[in-house]
Amino acid sequence: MAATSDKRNPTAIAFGTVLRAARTNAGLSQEDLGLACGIDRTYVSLLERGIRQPTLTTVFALSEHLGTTAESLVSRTRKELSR
Amino acid sequence: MAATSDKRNPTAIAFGTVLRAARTNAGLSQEDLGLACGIDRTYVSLLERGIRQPTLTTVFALSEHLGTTAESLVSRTRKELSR
DNA sequence: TAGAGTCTCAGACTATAGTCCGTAGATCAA
DNA sequence: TTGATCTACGGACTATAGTCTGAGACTCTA
Repeated sequence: MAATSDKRNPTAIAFGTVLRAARTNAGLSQEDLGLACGIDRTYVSLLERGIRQPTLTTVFALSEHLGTTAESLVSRTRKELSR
Repeated sequence: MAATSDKRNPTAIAFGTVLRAARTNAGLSQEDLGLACGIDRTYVSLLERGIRQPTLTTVFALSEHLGTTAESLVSRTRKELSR
């Protein structure tokens, strides 16, 4: 076994994948991004690992500092979700 | 005074406006929408009044039953936010 | 090696997302 | 009127969004 008791939300996992890709693409560390957005460095890590899911305001804040839009992140998340 | 101590989040207020418009446009009651999405009827009311803001999964659930996409709701929210 | 930079992870915490139950006001039709 | 439908709103609750501190593992470079 090993993957049998994953309580993570599929949407959170998909968003995490998208977030990590966008962040590394922007050449930022988790701490850089957190500082820029005013969110905690450890929370960025939780989001990327799909352990937490963001609220709308967090999505807006992140997108702004990743050189993209909230709707783009959401759209990519939806595509990631349907893989 | 009157509007001096509004603790509501601007993003939540904008999303609420967009949600209400989308819901009435779809011809659904708050209870209809809540039942369809598996979220509480009173919570739909809180969202529309901008007292609460949704998480990503809630945005996805709502959009699915409003005949639109999550990114469309988010995009409309961003436009509403910049009015 | 040692040190800097990055990330993971754990615990303990506060604020709020989301549920559930019930009440009251407004509107509209029978 | 009555009653059906819709919405606002209250309190009390559980789960989780988001913070803070600090430690440990990894990689790279001097």
